[in-house]
Formats: sequence, structure tokens, C-alpha cells
Amino acid sequence: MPNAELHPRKQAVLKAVVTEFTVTAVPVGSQQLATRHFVNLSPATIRNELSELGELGYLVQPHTSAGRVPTDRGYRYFVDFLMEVEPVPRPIDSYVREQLAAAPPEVPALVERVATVLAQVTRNAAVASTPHGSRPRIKHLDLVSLEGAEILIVLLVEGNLLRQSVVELSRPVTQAELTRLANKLNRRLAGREREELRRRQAALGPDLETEVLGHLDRMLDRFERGGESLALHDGVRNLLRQPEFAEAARLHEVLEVLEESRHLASLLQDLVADSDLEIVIGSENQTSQLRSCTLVLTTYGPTRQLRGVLGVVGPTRMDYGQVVARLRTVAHRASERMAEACA
Amino acid sequence: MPNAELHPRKQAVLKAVVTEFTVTAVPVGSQQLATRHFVNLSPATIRNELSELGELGYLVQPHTSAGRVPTDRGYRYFVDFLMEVEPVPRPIDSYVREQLAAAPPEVPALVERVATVLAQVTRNAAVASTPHGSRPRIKHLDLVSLEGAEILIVLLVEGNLLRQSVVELSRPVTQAELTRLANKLNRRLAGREREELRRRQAALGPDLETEVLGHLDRMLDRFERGGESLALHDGVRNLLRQPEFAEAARLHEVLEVLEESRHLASLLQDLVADSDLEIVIGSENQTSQLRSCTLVLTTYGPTRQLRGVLGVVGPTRMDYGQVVARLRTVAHRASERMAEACA
DNA sequence: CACTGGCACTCGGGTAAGGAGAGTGCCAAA
DNA sequence: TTTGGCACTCTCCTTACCCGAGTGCCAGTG
Repeated sequence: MPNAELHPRKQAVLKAVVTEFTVTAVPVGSQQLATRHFVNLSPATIRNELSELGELGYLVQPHTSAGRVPTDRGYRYFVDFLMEVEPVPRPIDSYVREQLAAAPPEVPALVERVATVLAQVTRNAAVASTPHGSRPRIKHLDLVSLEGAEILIVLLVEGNLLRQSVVELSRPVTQAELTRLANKLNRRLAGREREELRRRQAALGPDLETEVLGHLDRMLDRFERGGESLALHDGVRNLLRQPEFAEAARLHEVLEVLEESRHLASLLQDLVADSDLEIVIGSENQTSQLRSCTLVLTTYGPTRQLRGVLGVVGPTRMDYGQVVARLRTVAHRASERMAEACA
Repeated sequence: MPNAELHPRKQAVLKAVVTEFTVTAVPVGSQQLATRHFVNLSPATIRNELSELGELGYLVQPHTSAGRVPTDRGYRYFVDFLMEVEPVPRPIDSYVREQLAAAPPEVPALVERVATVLAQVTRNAAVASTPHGSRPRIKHLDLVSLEGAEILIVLLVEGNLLRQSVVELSRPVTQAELTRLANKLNRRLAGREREELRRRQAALGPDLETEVLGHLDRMLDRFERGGESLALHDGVRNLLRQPEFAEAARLHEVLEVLEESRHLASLLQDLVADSDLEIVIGSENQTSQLRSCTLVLTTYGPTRQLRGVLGVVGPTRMDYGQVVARLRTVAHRASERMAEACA
């Protein structure tokens, strides 16, 4: 993109349009800009700028003789070059810290609270997924005999992440046998990674231990790929306040994605592959139902390896500077909170 | 209420009004009723009936010279005396069974699926809470040493319900010590109820075991009261289809309740105290935000003691006969599914 | 050359008026 | 007790209209 080159005053105008539009939600005209943002310029001059910004694809008019509205491309330029990440007000930061401190330390409940708090402080919808990651360390495991040959494997991974899995063994086993095996495995595997588990598995013949190790391996595999990390959302009611979701159809589309937690999970998975802050604006979304929304995503988690996704979903017309700052704050505080409990 | 006494034809008219209104969402007039439901009566006759049903408080007119709409009281009469619970079509039942069979057997994921399926087959929003109950039997427990004096207690209760709790002991303990204690407690407590636990606790002096038993007791207490059973909702997008939620404000109110999972949990808790089917219509709701909604609730769970709440949330104008039937089916199938895994 | 004031034009949103349609209540007659 | 007739009411839809804010263009000015 040749976008970085843009006359400084055009930048200022674009910035003003975006800023104005995010608060009023009404197409902004030359008159308004002249009086509020550019006192030393006449409306006519601004009209020229607006017109050129229009030709460059950063602004559109909903109809002839209406004010300008930023295009997705306009927002993209704004986000890349013009946005000022505003500092998070002290009270907000305190609120986040308090809420997270008061939340239960157990991971699923904590994640839920994180999403709720994020939705509150950004006044948008929030999404979150449970942390997961590559090379997880086993902290503890437990085996419980259920009905017949079925057993429940409870696995605690570094980061206090608890996973459970019901599996069927090739033959029924007693609880005593399982307890012995669990104790043994705990001694050998505590603090180890999947590698170690595989090595053990290879060294053994086909017996109970091998079988259990196989199931453990599959659990860890799912863990690494984030397969079971629950993806949840909160704060949909904040979207209802926004005029862009006034007609139900729009919100319906968005909910189709948010409420389908499988979709949501894989969506989040893909997006935050690399960078630590990802902003996906409107039509940049692969998911067609989100083409009128912006996603702002980052990661959080107890360690550098164990990361979940945390994000804000709202109309493309959102206060990017504020949302980015607050999202970062929440992610930061949430990470602290999680690290604290499981160092 | 002196409602049971109502001339048969008035009953028929009321029933027709409700039925008609649930499909059209438009106030129903004498003409329509005469042609569609009462071929042998003239509109004038029906007008008289309608007028009297209005005086009795079962129907209202949105404005003079408009058709009639059922009042909450009208729906109440309908539900109590007129509703026909329609049989669930074979394909629907099959779908429910398939979906539940395909769901993972682990409880949290299963409950989520149950809510999703319920929302789908009733085309309304669904709510669900994890089963819990009095006199839970302990199936297994595990103790994991965390940072310092903190430990994680993992408790498996009858019904394959897994609970975790991070607690701080009065002194740091080694994992080995915890493992020994866990093994011992498992031998003694497996299959026992809280009573037993208390008895043991009383018989002991102030040592590690007592302390752990105390925490276990608190966990069981929370379990009994349903304190930690997660309450979740799904299918909000179905509500968006309904004309009564066309303006965002209505839906906002409802979401205030649904998205506040604490509220939701306690709400469900209170409601289904006794009966096995509870229908709360509009203004009968204690929660003011739900005064334009109907809740249809029942319980489900792996055993008679372990019950969660399962319910449908929709506009007062809903197809009660269909919703009740399908809710029962889902609850029934879900109970089967849960019982199967943990007999 | 960049900026400005003036001007004619365009379009959406709000308001007012009119008509169609569906519904009602009442009454007298069967 | 039921019915047809009748006058009346009220919402909703359509049409017409005007106002205001905004635009593009152009000629003039520092």
C-alpha cells in the first residue's frame, strides 16, 4: 500500500472525520469540520480535501449531498498511522484490577470474568478463549474409574489449566490399579513435556500404561491446538446501543458467529497467529457475517507460551484509541492475575 | 382464581385467539376468527365473546378498533386449561438424540450442547445450569500442590461433575504428603456423602487432614447450593427474529439478565424449586426485565437428586404447546445421556 | 497557486394530508 | 341468542412538501 504518503493536512482531515464520526455516528460535513477542528480554514477548502480523500478511497458519501463516512480503508489508514492510543484513566485500571482480583482463581471462572470486564470497560462485545499453547508441561494427572472400561482422565497442565477426558480402555480396570498408575506417572511426568511422554510410550510394550499414555498424548495434542479451549463472549447488549445494530438483521449475523462457539474458537485461533495486536476492520474479515464489524484482538495468559485470545467486537465505527488501550490493559492485568496463581 | 369456570365457547374463542396470535403476531379480529376457526358463527357473535373476554381480563385491544391480543392472564388461562402439548415430530427427536450422542461426555461441554440444541428445536433462547443437588456422593478427589501453601483440590462428585478449588493451607506441604493424603481420603470417602466427611472431621485433631476436609466440606456446600454451577444461555439470535424484539431496548433488558450469569443462576435456582415444569408468563416474572418474556423451565440431570435447570426464554407470544413438548424431550434425552455416562 | 465566498443543486428526514382497510360497538330484527 | 347493517375509529401506507445540511463548481483575491 502506498498509503503512508499522504499530505499532512489530508491526514489531519481524515483523522478529524474518523474522530468525529466515532462519536456522532452521523456523516460529517465540511461545515462541522471547519468550526470544530479547523477554525482557520474555510468549509470550501475542506470540501476539496474531503473530495480528494474520497477519490483515494478513504471516505465515502452515503449519498450525494451527504457528509463523509470513513471507509474500511479509511479506518485502516487511521489505525495504522493516525490513531493515538489514549492512556487508560486511573479509575478504569483500578476497576479492572479489582474485578480480576475478586474473581475466583480457577481458570474457567476467571476467563469468564475477564471477558465480562473487557466488555464493560470497552462498551463493546468481548470474546475470550482459554489459554493454551505448544510444549505444555504436565503438572499433575489423575485417573478415575467410571462405568465398565471407561475411565476419566483429569489432567492439570502448567498454568493451572484443568482438562478432563472420558475414555474407554480396552479392558476394565480397578480403581486401585488406576491409582497406582496415576501415582507412578505423576512421579515420572510431573513438570515434563509431551516429548518425554512419547519417549516413555515408545519404550513400553502394549499394556495399561501405554494405553493411558496414548490418551494423555491425545489430550495434550488437543491442548496444543487449542481444540478444547472454550471460547466465550459477553457484552452483546453493548452492541444493541449502537445505531449500526438498530435493525435486528445486522446483529443476527454477528450472533451467528459469536454463538457458534466452534466457529468462534477457530476464528480466534487463526487470527492472532503472530502479532500481539491484531485489528481486523470490516471487510477485512474472512468471516462474511462480521464484515460490518471490527475485531481488535490480543493474547493473554500466565506465561509467554500459554496464551489465550482476548478481543473486542464492535462496529467499525469504534473508538480505536480507547479500545486498544483498554484491551491491552485488561490483557495485561489478566495475565498478571493468572501468572500469580501458578508460577 | 375463578378462572376455571368459563363457558366452553369462550374457552374455544380464547384458545383460537392465542393460537392465531402466536403465529401471526398481529391482533386478531372477529372476521378472521369467523372465517378460520368458527365457520358456523357470524363475526358479530364472536365480537360479543371477544368483548366479554376483554372484560374478564383475558384479552386487550392495543387501541380501539383493533383486534384482540391475549393478556398475560389470558396466556395463563390458556396454559393452565387449554394448551395441547403437541407430540414432538420424529425427526426432531432424532436430531436431539444425535446431537447429544455426538456431544462430548464431559459435563461442561455437554451442558453447553444441551442448551444449543434446546435453542435450536424451540427456536427461542435457551438457558441451562449444571446439575447439582443435595447429599452429593464423593467419587474421587485429588490434591495438587501449587505455589507456597496453596493447593488445588479437584473433586469429582457422583454424576461425573468435576469441581476445582484453589485454597491456601496454613502451612506449605509437599506434593508427596498431599498424594498420601489424597490416596487415604479416596479409600475412606469414595461413594460417601458429606455426613461421613463431617464425622471424620469431628473425630480428628487440628492437622492437615482436618484442614483439607474443611475445604472439601465447603466445596460440597457450594455444590449443594448450586453456587458454582455455571449458568449459560444460547440462541439469543432466535429472539431477534421475533417482532417483539424489533426495537433494541426490549432485547437489551432481557440480555441484562441473561448475560449476568450470577443473576441468571440464582433466578433459575429459585424458580424450579418444586414442580417439574414451571411456566412464568410476562408480568408474573419477579425479575422486572423479563416482564415481556415467558420462561418455561424444567429440570434435568443424571439422577433424581442431581438436577440442573433447563429452560426456554421467549416472548409471551410463543407456541406453548410446542415449546413445552420439546423442552421435555430435550430434558429427557439430556438426562438419559448424562445417566449413561456415570451410572 | 492556494484559499475563499457565492451559488445552484441534491437528497434525506420530518411533517401533513388523504385514503384504504380492518376492526369495533350498537341496535333492531329474525 | 344470533345476526346483518351501519356509523365510527384508528393504524398504516402513500404522496406531497419543505427545510436544512451538504455538495461541486467557479470566479475572484491575497
